[in-house]
Amino acid sequence: MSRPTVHDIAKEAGVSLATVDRVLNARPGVRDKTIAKVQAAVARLGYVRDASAANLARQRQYKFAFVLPDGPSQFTDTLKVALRETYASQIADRVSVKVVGIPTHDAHAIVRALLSFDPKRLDGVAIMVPETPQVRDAVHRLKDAGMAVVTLASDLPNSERDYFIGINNVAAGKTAGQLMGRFVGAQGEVLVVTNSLRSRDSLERRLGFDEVMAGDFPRVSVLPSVESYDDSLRMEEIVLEVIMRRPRLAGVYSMGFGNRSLLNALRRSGALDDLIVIAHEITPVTKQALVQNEISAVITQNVGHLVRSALRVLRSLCDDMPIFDAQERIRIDVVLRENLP
Amino acid sequence: MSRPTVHDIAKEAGVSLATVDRVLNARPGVRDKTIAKVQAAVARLGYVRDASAANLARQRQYKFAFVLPDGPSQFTDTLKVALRETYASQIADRVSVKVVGIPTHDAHAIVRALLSFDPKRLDGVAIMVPETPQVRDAVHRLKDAGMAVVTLASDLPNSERDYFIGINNVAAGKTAGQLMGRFVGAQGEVLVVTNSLRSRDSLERRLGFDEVMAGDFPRVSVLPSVESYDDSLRMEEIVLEVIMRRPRLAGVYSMGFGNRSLLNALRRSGALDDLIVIAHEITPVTKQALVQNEISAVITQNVGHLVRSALRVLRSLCDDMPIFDAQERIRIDVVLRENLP
DNA sequence: GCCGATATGAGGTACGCACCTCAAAAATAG
DNA sequence: CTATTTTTGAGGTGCGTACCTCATATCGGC
Repeated sequence: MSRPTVHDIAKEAGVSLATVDRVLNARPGVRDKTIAKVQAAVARLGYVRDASAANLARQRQYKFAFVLPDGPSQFTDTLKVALRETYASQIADRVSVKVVGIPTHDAHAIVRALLSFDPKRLDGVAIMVPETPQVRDAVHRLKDAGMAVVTLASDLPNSERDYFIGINNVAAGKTAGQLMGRFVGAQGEVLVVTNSLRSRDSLERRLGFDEVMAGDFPRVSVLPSVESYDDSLRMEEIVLEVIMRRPRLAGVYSMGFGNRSLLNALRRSGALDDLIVIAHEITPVTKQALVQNEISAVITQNVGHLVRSALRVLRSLCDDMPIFDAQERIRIDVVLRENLP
Repeated sequence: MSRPTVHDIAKEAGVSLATVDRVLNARPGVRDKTIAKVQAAVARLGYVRDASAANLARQRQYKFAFVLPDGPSQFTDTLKVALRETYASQIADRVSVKVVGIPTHDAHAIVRALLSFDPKRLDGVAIMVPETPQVRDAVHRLKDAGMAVVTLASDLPNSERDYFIGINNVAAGKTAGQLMGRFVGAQGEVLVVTNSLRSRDSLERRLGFDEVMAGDFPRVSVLPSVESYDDSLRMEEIVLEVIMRRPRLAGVYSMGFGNRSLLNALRRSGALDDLIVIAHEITPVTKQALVQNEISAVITQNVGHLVRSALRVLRSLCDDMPIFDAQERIRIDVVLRENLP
């Protein structure tokens, strides 16, 4: 016996096709009693809407945009690659995706980009942008215009975004802390570097990291964060200085971007062999450093999942369908040299 | 501009719809020159077949079976749960899945189950079975009957299976080794337990584990494997005995099933607090043990991915479509208390 | 039991593609 | 050149659903 169709439901429920259609698509003008009859028939026959036929008939074209930082970031590069790859398989699924690059540091440009979206020509956006009042306001306006908005990798709490796709950065920091504590061993000092603590991700990671270090490894002391502000020269200088001044330095935790310059500095310092380095995000740079035993562990998130999850959620939002949080929870991956993807 | 359809291709190529159809579906009776014309038009317009419409018209129904061990295994339980969850979304996608339980230790029963499949009523199978000559032979016959066959979690090399869905167990063992070595610290002894070294997974994991331990942590010595043969009493006895006799014991690596009885034994021994325990597969038991700090790390694979990947591959095999290996590569997940999913 | 309002039925078209038939055109062989 | 084979065109039908129109049936209030 093959799958039941709407016709079977109509027959089973003793109503017409039109009524079944009204019930299934939640159109008005059906008595509660009739709705119940149809739903009972659906349950009895185990009817499941044929997604292929529905999509075909519906002629739905989901139009989404991804707003990503423009700069030379390895992470966003891999994200864009994942996006392109996913797109190739999604094109058969009636979704079209546009990627919009934005200059991270120019809040006005970001807002301009967001507000340039025509709600008529776009169903939803996934954005990865720094948290500023202006951006929150722009999100508000997008929502008002009826667009679905999800934040990607970096959240905008207190904004009206519909959903956040990304890892729990506190937990990621804790994971890094646990590994750092165990890898460093008895005692020592740990340096924490990041682009900027003004970014929410870094702040949360630092929070988690500190909590675990203080709780589980009290004999390892964590130095104040060093911020590079995307300035690789500045980063190298500071790192070299710290290494010179801190003979007990046993580990370095890199919470954000700029792993390339960090590694350059460490290599030049000659102290790399004795340091436990833990970084975030698998990129060509961190991958190579893992292989060469320069980095001990990388905490990362699967950008493919990130992209697919964002697309799924955007679609659900457009269709007013429920979102299965469990499926959209992005996992915190721990990558050692041995389990490199 | 929306997506081009077959009509657009026909117009662009200057041929009829029927000819486009013949080319797209590789039907005979078209001159090479005409085929080239159509393909050029496809390339020019960027035509992509609408999978929804195609499946609808084709009236395709994929029928697959999953052959899984019957016994009370936490891992296969989670696998079955994942399968059920995925099933709900797949039924809308014209695939139906049947789960067949088999007694792991009865090779004949396994073969009987495999050979009972009617090639007319089944398009493909995903199997998770121990490696025996009889099973390999059964796979051979299934392939002869035209079925797609993929191995799940546990591979059958040298058989004619089309594809293996699972992790690289040597790499998984290496990952466990790296963590064990670093967590144990300076020196000590490590116990390795498993159900049976006759299972390929365990053998491969042990191989990887030993390689890393010998290479990177020569001062930690790894004891010979203890096999429980699914006998929890036996397992508990042996483990207790080893703990008594080996005061330098610093870690336990559990390569397979039976984590529940292992943990029971360790708890009873009172030595759990001083031991680094690393196990495989996230299950309710290992999860709880992680939370309670009894296990330090779990090496696992995402069963949801396993199932979805198997279904994707089976479909691709049935449709003679290419398989994107990168997408099907199951990652080796490292789970600490801090990054529990 | 009549009214207006609401609910339901009957039937149609369209979506993009697969697959079919039959006739006509073109290429090839003799 | 004709006879034969091969290639192409024209057109149709159906897959399961969405969405539309318009006529008819049923309901609730009086």
